Amino acid sequence: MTVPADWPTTAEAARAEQERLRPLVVPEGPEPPRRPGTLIAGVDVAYDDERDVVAAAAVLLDYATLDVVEQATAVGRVAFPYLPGLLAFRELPAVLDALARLTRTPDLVVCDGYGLAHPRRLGLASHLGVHTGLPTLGIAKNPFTFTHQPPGDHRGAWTPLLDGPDPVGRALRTRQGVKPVFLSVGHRIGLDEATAVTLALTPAYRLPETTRQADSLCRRALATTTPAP
DNA sequence: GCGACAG
DNA sequence: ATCTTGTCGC
Repeated sequence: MTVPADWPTTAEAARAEQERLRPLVVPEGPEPPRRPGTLIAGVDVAYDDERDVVAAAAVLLDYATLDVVEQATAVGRVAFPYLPGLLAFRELPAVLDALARLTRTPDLVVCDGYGLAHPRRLGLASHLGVHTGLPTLGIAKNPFTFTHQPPGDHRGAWTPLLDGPDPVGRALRTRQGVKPVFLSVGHRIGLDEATAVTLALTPAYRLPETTRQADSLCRRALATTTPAP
């Protein structure tokens, strides 16, 4: 894994970079990418802060069957500390490397975290979208600093995720009686489409198959990694 | 000033 | 994210 030479080192530089990237995000998109053969990518990252090692995984799923059709990983050094609001600077170098190792281009990339739902409207999924030019979507497990009313108990029920008065995403119930997931648009996709995709990716579990597969893969990659000589 | 805070 | 065993329930 190679961290770009100009990658931000400080929180101040990272925030400045976000200001530069924000106008480039396209938080809406055309209709569903549901033609036969549509490929959905899932990405995730695991850490071993003791050894300063990071492992990223990118998996490609067939949107119709949810079968994994390709996998790739990337291992390297941690590029940035975890700071709420700056997660992208920690995860992106490894994620971009893993994605680049796929032989096919996904129609959509699903991230573990947020997109528009971000203090400065530029979460991990937004960054990834701008860097790759691909449609991206963020699906998080926690409401972060945002508020919401509990959605109805049935699968498919949702309520707005709010940053003060601003709707920034949705709390979506993917399994009846189970805590919702929190989604927001990244790049080149709209919220309704993001909701439909999320439901399509959760036929059996609360979390989408993309993140389940990517999570499993990056953990295996991290466990398998031997300290560099 | 202090605590909260995606992963 | 990560540290971590058993345990309640379908």
